[in-house]
Amino acid sequence: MSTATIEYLLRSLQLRDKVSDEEKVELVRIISQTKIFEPGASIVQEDVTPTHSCLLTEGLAARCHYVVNGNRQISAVHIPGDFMDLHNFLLKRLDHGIVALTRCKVALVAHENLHAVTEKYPHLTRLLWLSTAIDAAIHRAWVVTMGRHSALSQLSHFICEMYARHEAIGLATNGKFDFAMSQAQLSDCLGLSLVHVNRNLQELRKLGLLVWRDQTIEIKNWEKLQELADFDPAYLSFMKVPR
Amino acid sequence: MSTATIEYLLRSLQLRDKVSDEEKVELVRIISQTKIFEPGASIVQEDVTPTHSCLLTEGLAARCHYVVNGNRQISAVHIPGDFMDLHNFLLKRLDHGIVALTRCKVALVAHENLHAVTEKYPHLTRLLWLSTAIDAAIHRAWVVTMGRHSALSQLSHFICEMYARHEAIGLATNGKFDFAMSQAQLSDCLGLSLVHVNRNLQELRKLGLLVWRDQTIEIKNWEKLQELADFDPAYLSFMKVPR
DNA sequence: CGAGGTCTTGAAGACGATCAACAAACGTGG
DNA sequence: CCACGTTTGTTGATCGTCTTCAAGACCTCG
Repeated sequence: MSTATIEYLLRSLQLRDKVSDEEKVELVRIISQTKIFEPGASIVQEDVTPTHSCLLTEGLAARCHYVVNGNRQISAVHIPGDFMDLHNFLLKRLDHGIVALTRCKVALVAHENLHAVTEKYPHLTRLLWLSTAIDAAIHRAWVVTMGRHSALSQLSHFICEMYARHEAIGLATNGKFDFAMSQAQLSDCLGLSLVHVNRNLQELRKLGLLVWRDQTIEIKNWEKLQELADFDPAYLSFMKVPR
Repeated sequence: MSTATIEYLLRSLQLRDKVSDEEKVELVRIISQTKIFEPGASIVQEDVTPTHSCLLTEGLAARCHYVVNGNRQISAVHIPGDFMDLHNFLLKRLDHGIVALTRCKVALVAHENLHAVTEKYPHLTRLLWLSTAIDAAIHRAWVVTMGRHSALSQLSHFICEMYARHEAIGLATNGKFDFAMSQAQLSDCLGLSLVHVNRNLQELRKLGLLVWRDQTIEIKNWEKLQELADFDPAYLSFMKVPR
């Protein structure tokens, strides 16, 4: 496996702490294979006991939960560099599936290799643990916006989060980034109806805060969007500190 | 520090994996002191860089997020045995505060001690990592109920979760457990208005599913409550597996 | 060209929020 | 011991946000 596979993961980790050469080698070494998934394909199935965890290297993926009435709720969106189901290494059983929202390239890491990392590389272990802790912080931010923000504010917060995360790993600059998510998928992230999401998006456009077309988002007024969203990127832990 | 301090933590960990005697000794050893907090007191302040993490040994606590309009959202509820802000050992900076909902007894663990654990005890490290992964799974369950469940179903799910977690550590039996949370605090957990929570609680009572008075919940019809909530305890990882 | 996905718009209705008031329980201090 | 303020639980009425249902426009792709 080449170092290109872990490029975005490295960027993500190096935002938060130093990664030694030895650790980089180890990260490459533990990858057993890479796979491509077409849009809509299931990357990780629900209710199975997985033997591998998945690192997303290209594309957009989501954690999907299906509820009784046929609706679904997305609990997390993953972008390149995200170790999407690292937590399954510990949980052993999945409470949700992971679905490719766009064409995805995924690197597989066997749980036995992760086990070996935790035995031999304490610092690297803490970095991986950190990445699951950041996932949890993102979950909490979603709970807060779902519980106490208006639909417009929640939508704005989601877009701010997506921009901040893309920018952090170099996939967004000058307020602009590729984001190939449909409004239906977006409504499943927000827990809102498709119609309501559509109208709130129009509201954001009417306010002149952003342009979203051709699967590209261009934020026109970051300050106002951030204010509307009550967005503070602190929870994403973008600071280089020994961990 | 005595072993009684980590009694509930041990029960919680031992539900999921074996804990060796050496690990038990280490868990006791890393506690530097215990503290009492009165109801409403701030156990961990927002926006500070903490040097310790907190293990809850008695009482009920919550992670609180305050939003612009003065409302607050609770993103997690902690019961005895929960290592409440273990994630702060890695995140270094807090995106939320922890508040005592009732009188709480808390054990403090210095981050340097946690660091030492990760250097010397890989298996214990995985167990601690697991407990933060379960926290994240609970967050996801909240996102799902907030997004795609009715208020009645969401409320039912919350009660199911609280019962399951209390029962797991021996603080609930026969459908009955102490739960000293006010309806106002409950509404902050669910992201609903106090009035609406009150009416949905009455609905649950009218359906004969539970009795909640004198800070005690007695579930009268677990099957129906669970069905109404679409509750599946799998996400709480109650299974003893080597991790 | 037709099929299917995506985005958009309109209208109706439901669910939950807000405002307001009151009752009950509790602890405190006079 | 009662008076008092405070917290908690309850009820009614009104309002607004968001959902649902339905239909049409636009696009891409076979």
